[in-house]
Amino acid sequence: MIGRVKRTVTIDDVAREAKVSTSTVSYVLSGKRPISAPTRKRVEQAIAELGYRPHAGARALASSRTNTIALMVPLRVGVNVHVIMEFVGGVVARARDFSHDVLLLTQDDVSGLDRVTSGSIVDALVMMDVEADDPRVPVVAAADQPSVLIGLPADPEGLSCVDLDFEAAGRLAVRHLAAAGHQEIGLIGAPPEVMARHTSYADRLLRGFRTQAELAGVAIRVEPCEASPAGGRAAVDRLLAKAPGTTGLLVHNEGALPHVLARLAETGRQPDVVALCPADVAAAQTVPLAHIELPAEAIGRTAVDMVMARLEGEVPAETRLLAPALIQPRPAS
Amino acid sequence: MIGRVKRTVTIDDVAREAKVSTSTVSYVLSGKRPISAPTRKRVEQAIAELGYRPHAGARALASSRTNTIALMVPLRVGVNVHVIMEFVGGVVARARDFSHDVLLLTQDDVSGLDRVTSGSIVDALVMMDVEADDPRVPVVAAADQPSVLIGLPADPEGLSCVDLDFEAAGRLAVRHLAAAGHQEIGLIGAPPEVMARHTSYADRLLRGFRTQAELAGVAIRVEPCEASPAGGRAAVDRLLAKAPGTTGLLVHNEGALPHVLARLAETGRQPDVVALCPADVAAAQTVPLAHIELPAEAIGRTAVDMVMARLEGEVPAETRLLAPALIQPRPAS
DNA sequence: ATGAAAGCGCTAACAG
DNA sequence: CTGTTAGCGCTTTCAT
Repeated sequence: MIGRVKRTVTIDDVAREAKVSTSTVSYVLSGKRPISAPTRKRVEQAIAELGYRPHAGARALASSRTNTIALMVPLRVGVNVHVIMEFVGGVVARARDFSHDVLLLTQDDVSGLDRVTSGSIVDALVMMDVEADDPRVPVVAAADQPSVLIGLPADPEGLSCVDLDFEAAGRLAVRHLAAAGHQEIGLIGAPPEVMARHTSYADRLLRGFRTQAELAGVAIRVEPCEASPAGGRAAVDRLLAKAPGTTGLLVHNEGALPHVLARLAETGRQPDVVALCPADVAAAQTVPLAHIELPAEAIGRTAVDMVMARLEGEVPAETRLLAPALIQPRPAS
Repeated sequence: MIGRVKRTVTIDDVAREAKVSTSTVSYVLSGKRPISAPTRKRVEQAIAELGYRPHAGARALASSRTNTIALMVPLRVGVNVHVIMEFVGGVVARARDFSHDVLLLTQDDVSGLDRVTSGSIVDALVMMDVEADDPRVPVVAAADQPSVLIGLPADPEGLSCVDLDFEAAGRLAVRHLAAAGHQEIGLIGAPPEVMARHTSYADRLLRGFRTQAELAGVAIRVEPCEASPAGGRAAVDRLLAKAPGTTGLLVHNEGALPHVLARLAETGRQPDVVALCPADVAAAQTVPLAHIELPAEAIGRTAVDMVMARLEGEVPAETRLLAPALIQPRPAS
């Protein structure tokens, strides 16, 4: 013990301590070949005793696997802060299940894509908030490692995609409201910029909403909405001014939702409201609220599952659209 | 061109193409020794032509630097979603300025700390939302790489810390309200769980608030507050029930803020309100609002600056508490 | 079931 | 100012 200098423990130290070869240690770690029980036991003991940790870089160099996936997140603060957090949580948790870490990239960091698609930095990539005609898509499609997109670009170019089926959600909302007898319904949706960017989900929701409204023969009115208290109130006022007969409403704007509800209450109108949001956001409102669930965490987990599947075997790219579900509020007690 | 197989281009390929040695290529990349202009030019051209990207793992192995920092984030959805996002944005942006990437760790992932403090995975660690008596602090303090904490543990154990000076913020709020003539003031603060955990910032804010109130001779009432619409309303009601004479209020709860304001308006009382929150959150409210700014992004950037400084030279650990500033709303036009 | 040894791609002495 | 070369710590053939 005297004079022992603290040095990083390597696989060779472990091998020496366990009186086996380095390759044996490597194999008990990876499980890639059978090891006799006693040998395994000795190795494991040595590892524990020495507190051995494989060196990530060395591993990456030798195996060309980094055990890291990149996650590109829209870090600009916007409508969906809450949704984004849930989503990220899902990704990180699931990645850990596959012994992978998560490297955080921001949406606007274009050079991040280059760095990451160069190969040596991560094994795979998950990209949030894809727009209909997203310039990042071709870049990612040309990369070596598997990627999955959250959202649905116009042309996925052979990439995997996951998302809530927003189009079906739009239809579902209209069906629900029409069935309740409403003849004029409204949509209070994403902020104008998001609409203008043709962010995939906003477009798809709108399409479903329109299609079904036509089918059901109900009149609709669509209002973009800033994700602020004032924005929510203003959107309500605009909507009611232009379409005073509105009696049913779909709200897809987490940030504005409480204020939309508050403003509606003030006006004395009590239209039938359906929100499109995570369950806990719906539950947090002051009034019981029908909502179509936005399963952000589940989408995150699924994204990782898909990307891992592609990493393992030669599964083809696929698009998964999760079916929306409308949840009625629990009857007031 | 015929039969050319796509292989990763290495530093040797670049060296060959530029007719120099590998070390020269390495040195033009790192700038760690002088290179003649023509040589540098040839190398840079070769790099561009071949689309060369250094292999991160190889680099890490040879240099024992990963160019990655870990960021431990409270991913549970809570009061501060907005604040967290800003903070993370600051960290990622500043890290890029130092050519570093960010590895995302979640607060509850204890094994993540082990993995990361083992050394080979990241160069440094930034940890958010530190509690007064945080079990992670000793672990991190014992690690090899530099770390900085957001928050202020009871015993920093030689670690660097950054945060808003919440204690000063508490005092500032009281001074401001007392100067405006209020004799009874209230604090609507963090959710009960956060208070109970003794999350560093909540404790410090409270301490400053109490101290200054005593000094100024004003009566105070403190209410924890759930970060939901209902929670905000309930907190207002509780506060006014117990201390009906309250005419000044400090609100430190981003999620509940709009609903606190709404409820106050409903009750017809118009107490003087100061919010503790990021500037844009204050600006997003329906009414002009005095606020003490929570410079989340700046704190994030500072954290990275500090950790990088420690990575470079042998600077000692330090604690930086950013002075709070109270911003008056712009007079209504 | 286990070992020996050849790299993986890069950095940083050491030598001019 | 530039080149040679010995590792960094691990995985993975190829032997046995």
